Amino acid sequence: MDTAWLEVFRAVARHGSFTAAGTELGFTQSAVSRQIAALEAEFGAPLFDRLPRGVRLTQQGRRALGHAEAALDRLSDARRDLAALDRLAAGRLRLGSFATADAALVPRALAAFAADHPGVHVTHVEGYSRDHVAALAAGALDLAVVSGYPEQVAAYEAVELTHLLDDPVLVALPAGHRLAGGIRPLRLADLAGESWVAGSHTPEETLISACLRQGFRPRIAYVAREWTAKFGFVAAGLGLTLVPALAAGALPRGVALAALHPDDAPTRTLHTAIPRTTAHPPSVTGFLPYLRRAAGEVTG
Amino acid sequence: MDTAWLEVFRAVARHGSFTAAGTELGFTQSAVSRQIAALEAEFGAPLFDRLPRGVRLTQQGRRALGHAEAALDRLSDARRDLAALDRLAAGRLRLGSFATADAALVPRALAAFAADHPGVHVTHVEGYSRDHVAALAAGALDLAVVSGYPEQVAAYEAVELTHLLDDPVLVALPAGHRLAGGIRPLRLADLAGESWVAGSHTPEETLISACLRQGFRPRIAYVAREWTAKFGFVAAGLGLTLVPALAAGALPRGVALAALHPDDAPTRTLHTAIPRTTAHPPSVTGFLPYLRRAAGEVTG
DNA sequence: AGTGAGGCATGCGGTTCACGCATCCTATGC
DNA sequence: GCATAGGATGCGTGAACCGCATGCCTCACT
Repeated sequence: MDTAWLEVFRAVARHGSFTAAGTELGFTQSAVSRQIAALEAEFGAPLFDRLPRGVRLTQQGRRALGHAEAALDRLSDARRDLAALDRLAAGRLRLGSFATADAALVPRALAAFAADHPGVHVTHVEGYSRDHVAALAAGALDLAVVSGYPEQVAAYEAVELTHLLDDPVLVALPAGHRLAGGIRPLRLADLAGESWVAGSHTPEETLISACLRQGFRPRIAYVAREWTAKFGFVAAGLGLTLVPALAAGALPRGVALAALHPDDAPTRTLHTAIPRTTAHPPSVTGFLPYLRRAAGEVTG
Repeated sequence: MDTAWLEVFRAVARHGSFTAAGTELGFTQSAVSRQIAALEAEFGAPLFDRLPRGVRLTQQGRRALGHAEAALDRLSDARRDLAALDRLAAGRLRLGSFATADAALVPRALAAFAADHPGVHVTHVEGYSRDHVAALAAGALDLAVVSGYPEQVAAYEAVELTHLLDDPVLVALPAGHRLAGGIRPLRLADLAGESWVAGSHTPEETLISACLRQGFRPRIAYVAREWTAKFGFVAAGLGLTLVPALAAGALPRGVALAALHPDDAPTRTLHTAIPRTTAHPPSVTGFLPYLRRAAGEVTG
């Protein structure tokens, strides 16, 4: 059964005439006659009484018409719903990102997106980039913001990556420190004698491992997990720490930042990641510009 | 858009595979692939992600599926509804008949029909046969029980008539009357000197006009409209009256009936009448046997 | 790492089907 | 009585759909 038949049915019922319905829909009277005949065969009942002038719904036709119109309405509802997805007036966005991206970048993008497209239902999961890549491949996420050093990023083959921004490593040091306020990037080697604040006593697991690559073992005087805590130690003049630029958004008084020479610490890169093979919902393509804009604001 | 596409859509969503859906519905995988592609073009959105093994609904596909299933449900509802009409589990019957038929024939048929088919909504209009014939032609009635003498019946060209029964005219006379209880049919001429009970003082308008055709002007002593009233006068021995057999169902004590010679009063015939050109709802064809059965009971 | 299998996409040929055109039939109304 | 309106239908054509065969990709197993 062709849905065009149902539209013809509706038009004939409205006009009470095959000819008029055909004119409205761009069919000949002949085509309308045959489509109605086909529909009557399909339903196994006459839908119209053929009168000398025009036609009139039979009892069966009146019953069938209600259902036919409801079915057509449902199909146009479907079209409207899909159009709403395209307009971002509805839909779903399952977003994943890692902790540092959630310091400013992702919330900022989400806030702007949600303000512009309140109909889209956004869910967000914070986690490790590697897990998110797997979730994308499994269809559990629509989009993720991932990060990594070049060799890690290269391993994310299951997803399609688009570069978002670079996230250089900065040195956080007490505002009164002798190296604070300098213009030239610092070399790690110049900081060999300093005390350090790190996330772990073993530098291998942290950003501070960059010091090892520069040939000295940093003296880790204080261990703290959260950035606010680390900044507290630094502000008190107790040590230095390394911090990704993205995490350095809300810097407390008493802490200064200094750039690091590019050779001393590899710059981590951020990317948007989407499943490689599957179609992307409109919410994904719609959200990407917001992410890019937020990236510009955060780095600018 | 073919509704078969929607069924394929539903089957694919259920199986997660074009091949499996095709097997279920008797299509090849190739046909399924193309039907889904056609549906995706129709909706302007991808409905399935193509995975290495099988397919999975996209966000748009999940939305569209609900509507597609609802539309299909509505169409099968239509089929079920029309089948219910055929089974007389639902529907409408607009019946017309004349007063004498409502004395026993029509109520009896209606009662039996309503008991067997409580789902059919029956409406009934009492009125003149000529008006009912017009109502049938105008589509305001589905079925009528009409009556008339041969020349009247011949004028009912707008409808299709089926003979139901004959309704001969009887003479109602007091139980103690000299002619009561006879075996041979009476001749009207034998009653020339009697007093009569009629519906009007002018015999031309009533059954009594048969007397005029037999060459005498009856003496109308009492006028009464209702049959019960007429029977009252007859039972009291005040006169005779002519009565159609159908109206003589509940005869009070004191009144006797006598057959009339066929030549003296033309026998009125009863017919079912349906519109000539239009299709008849199942309720009409379903009701006819009940009418015929009631006719057999009333006359037998 | 190679190979086989599962699964969707697609070119090709044949058949069906739905359309428009023209015509016929019926009933109406002047 | 004839013109008109409106639905039904035979005929020819073109589009669309189907099945078959094949191609391509991914995964699993050896």
